[in-house]
Amino acid sequence: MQMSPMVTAPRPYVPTATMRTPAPEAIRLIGVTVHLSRDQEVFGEGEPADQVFKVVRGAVRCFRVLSDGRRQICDFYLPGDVFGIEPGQDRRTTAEALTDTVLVAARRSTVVEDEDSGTARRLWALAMADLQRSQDHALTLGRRSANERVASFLVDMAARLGDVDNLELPMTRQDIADYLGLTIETVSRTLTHLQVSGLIKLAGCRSIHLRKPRALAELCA
Amino acid sequence: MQMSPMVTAPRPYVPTATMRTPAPEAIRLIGVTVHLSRDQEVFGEGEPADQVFKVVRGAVRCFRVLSDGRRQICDFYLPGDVFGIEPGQDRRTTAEALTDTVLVAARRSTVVEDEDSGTARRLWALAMADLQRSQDHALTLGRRSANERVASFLVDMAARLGDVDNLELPMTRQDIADYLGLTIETVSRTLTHLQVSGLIKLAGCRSIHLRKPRALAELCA
DNA sequence: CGTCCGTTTGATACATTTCAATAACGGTGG
DNA sequence: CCACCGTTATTGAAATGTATCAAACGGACG
Repeated sequence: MQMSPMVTAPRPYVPTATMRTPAPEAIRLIGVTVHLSRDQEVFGEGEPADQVFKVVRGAVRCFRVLSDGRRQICDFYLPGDVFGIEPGQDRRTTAEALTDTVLVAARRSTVVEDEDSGTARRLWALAMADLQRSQDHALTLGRRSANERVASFLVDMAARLGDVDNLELPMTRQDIADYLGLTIETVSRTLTHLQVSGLIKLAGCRSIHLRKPRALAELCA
Repeated sequence: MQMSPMVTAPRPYVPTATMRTPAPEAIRLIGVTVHLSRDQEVFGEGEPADQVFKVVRGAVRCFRVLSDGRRQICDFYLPGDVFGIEPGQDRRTTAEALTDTVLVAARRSTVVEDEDSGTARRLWALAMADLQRSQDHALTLGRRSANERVASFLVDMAARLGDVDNLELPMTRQDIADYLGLTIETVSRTLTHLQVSGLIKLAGCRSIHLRKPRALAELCA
């Protein structure tokens, strides 16, 4: 549960165009470019949700914490992903940079009210993608074993990072644990177990090679 | 994991107006009224998602299942709730009636494309409510103990059923277990434990009286 | 070269599951 | 109305997976 330093204040709406096009779903965001270093907060729970963000480089975690500090990471956001769309007026999660990260920040209203351009429709798609991922996540947290959780995490990350077999994870073991509802020790043990089984190869703790992606996917049940 | 019988086929778009107004968020749905009996399927995973539903009476569970039959209930829907809004074209969950249930079924397009009436905005609100609940659910599944899960379930249900202290649950212990990521035995044990602690009073397994709602809420952490 | 932070590994504790048996409930038919 | 049956819920004892506590390891960096 790391506490978050200050943000490199994203002043709203200095028109600095930026765009990326990794997927057909890709959304073009017009806004300020923001640079964050490791563990810096993008926004905090309870703050007004007036902006949405797109990851250009690096990665972000969104999470909630219980009163006693237990943390649940809702999702990670990788380059190309848009995050920060909220159900209501206020932030329900805290967002922090996993590593040195570059974002584009756009006014929420800019995106939402622009109905004719089809941006609102894309925003809907993005929000629905969050919902879909959250429901998948609930299935994992509620019904999968530690082995299955770690395996599905690896498979999911591989797909999101561009269907590669060589993962360069932007997050620590603690982040993975807090995403999967496990402890750091269990994550570590499970990874070494997967390595011993020949399914993966660990090369430095941020770098994981998927030897048998097929078998790994089957492990997810 | 009960298998689902046939639906009382909801023929689309026989204009039978129905409405209820439990919350300010309430949405008016124009469509057919559908009657379902216990365990009947409303829709199944993989089917095209061309309708949305509103619960008039009874209750509904939406769930996903792993290949080996493990089931995770994503959410319960109670009178006044709208469900069946999907991220994509197809159903990602299966929906079944918990008890004898009455629904209103409306064409999805009816609701989505009616932009000017503000219905699209309400649909957004509903979808976002699902997202919010799903994220809360993930926090519960990932980071709360069995005690905390059951307590928060009771508190949540009390709030949704109209902030009452006397719950008439429409679901079985198995449903609760599959919602909370526990076994039926653990749910049962936890409830009797809560009863022994004086926090609740069980009166027939569907009926639960909350003796100390405050203490119960604090138990959720 | 030593320190620091994150990770791995080990031994033990514990919460929850699993397996098994009993009890309570709800519906049905006599 | 009561007895019976199948289903659902409760309770118990043992097994197990994951957490907890504790120590050693490793790489990054000054």
